[in-house]
Amino acid sequence: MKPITQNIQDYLKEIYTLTDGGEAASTTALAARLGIAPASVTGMVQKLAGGTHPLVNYRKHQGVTLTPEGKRAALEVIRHHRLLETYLVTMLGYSWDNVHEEACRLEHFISEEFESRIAVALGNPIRDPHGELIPTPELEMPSDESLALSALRPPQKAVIVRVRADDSALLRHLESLGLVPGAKIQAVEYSLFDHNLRIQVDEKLPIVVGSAISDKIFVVCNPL
Amino acid sequence: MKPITQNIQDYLKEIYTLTDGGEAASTTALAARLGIAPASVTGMVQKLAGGTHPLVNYRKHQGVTLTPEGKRAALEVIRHHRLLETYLVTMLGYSWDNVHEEACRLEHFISEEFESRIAVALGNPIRDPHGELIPTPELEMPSDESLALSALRPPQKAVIVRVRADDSALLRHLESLGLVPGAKIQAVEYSLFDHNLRIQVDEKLPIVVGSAISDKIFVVCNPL
DNA sequence: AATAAAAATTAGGTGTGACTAAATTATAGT
DNA sequence: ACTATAATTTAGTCACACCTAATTTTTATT
Ligand SMILES: [Mn+2]
Ligand SMILES: [Mn+2]
Ligand SMILES: [Mn+2]
Ligand SMILES: [Mn+2]
Repeated sequence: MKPITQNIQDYLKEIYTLTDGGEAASTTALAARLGIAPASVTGMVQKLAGGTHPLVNYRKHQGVTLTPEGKRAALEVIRHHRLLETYLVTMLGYSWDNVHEEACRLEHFISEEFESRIAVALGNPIRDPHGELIPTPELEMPSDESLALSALRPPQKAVIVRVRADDSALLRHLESLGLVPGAKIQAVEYSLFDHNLRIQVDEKLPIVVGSAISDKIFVVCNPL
Repeated sequence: MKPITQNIQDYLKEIYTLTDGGEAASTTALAARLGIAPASVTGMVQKLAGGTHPLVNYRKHQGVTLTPEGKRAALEVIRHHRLLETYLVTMLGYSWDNVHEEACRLEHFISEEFESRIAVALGNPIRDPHGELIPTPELEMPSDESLALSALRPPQKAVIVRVRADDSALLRHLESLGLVPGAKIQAVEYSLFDHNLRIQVDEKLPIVVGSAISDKIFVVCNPL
């Protein structure tokens, strides 16, 4: 029962997101996400894969995946992160482009009591300010049937539920375009060549977005 | 400009409280407060006293005091701690005997923005839930003219402004006796021999407190 | 002033988590 | 199949902040 340090939590969190698509996470990808040298990742990953209750599965040159134990630990931190972001925006007036850093620090240090109290204060929310799903107290990740805005075709209509971005500048840009969770979208025109999509946001004048943006926005077509 | 780590912050905070009475803090006293070995303290203190901008003044066998730089850093952490305790109690429903640990962890990781936002949300409070003074945003410690309850003599009257205790069990005990900030006290009887003081709290039936308790409670005699 | 006790420091060592440089293994193009 | 490139691992270091054991310095007692 060795302790799960802040560092290890950050590793697990990144492994979780990198393996979300089903594939093992490569050393290099992890190193890039964590901002450290690949060699350092190899060393840490070997440690995490050892012992009696390994947090990750790892075979040389084959990449890393989470064990059930590791996944639980990752979801715990992700729940902290997303609840914190929600709390900072809703209760303390942070802007949505400014919460990530604060949440990423505090997520490692709040107690279960703190987690539970802010969850109650917020009414046990399911999504954070960016629409990311918040794992339940039992650490289940809710399922999400949204699709990328880039898959929308005229004349489909949809509602934004999620924006996948941590970057401040991008978030501010999206907000200025009205591309925030809850916004109503209608696809107006699609260009096969550059994958640009012309959309109408909340019945305003149409705007054109490239795939760098439309890949990061997720919508549901027939919301209840 | 080497970074002030969490560990260093805890050292500075303890040195601040130990040197509050004017005397230098001894290695042993610091070690006891921090729960580490005296030899470790010596090592750290030597480091803190070195470099171009030392955080402490230190001469072998003479104890430690804070430099102006070190004092600033200590007050910054103390402000964080006390604002956090106040926020946890006022906004999140923590009980006053349960906030210390959470605040002592988070104090090292909140940003200046977080500090400022909770201060505003609380209306820039001057005292934390135990009545401890909160350093100003400019890191000045307000002055406190309170005196120990143990110095009160019949038939003096006073109001509790501060309770000096981090220990949960003691705090719960004090609360059960009504000995909380704001309570009105009248000294009824004093025993020279065992220093017991019989007091009336908020016009209830008198109780007797020993000096272990009355030394930790601070009052003002003529509140405005 | 001598000496016993207490306080503080030095010496040597540990685990964590990073680094760089060098070596190895895998992948892709010809 | 061969080879160049890219990905990954190994080897060797380092800073941090702690530890125990041994030594030195201070202080208190007689
Ligand atoms: Mn985030
Ligand atoms: Mn983090
Ligand atoms: Mn406290
Ligand atoms: Mn602390």
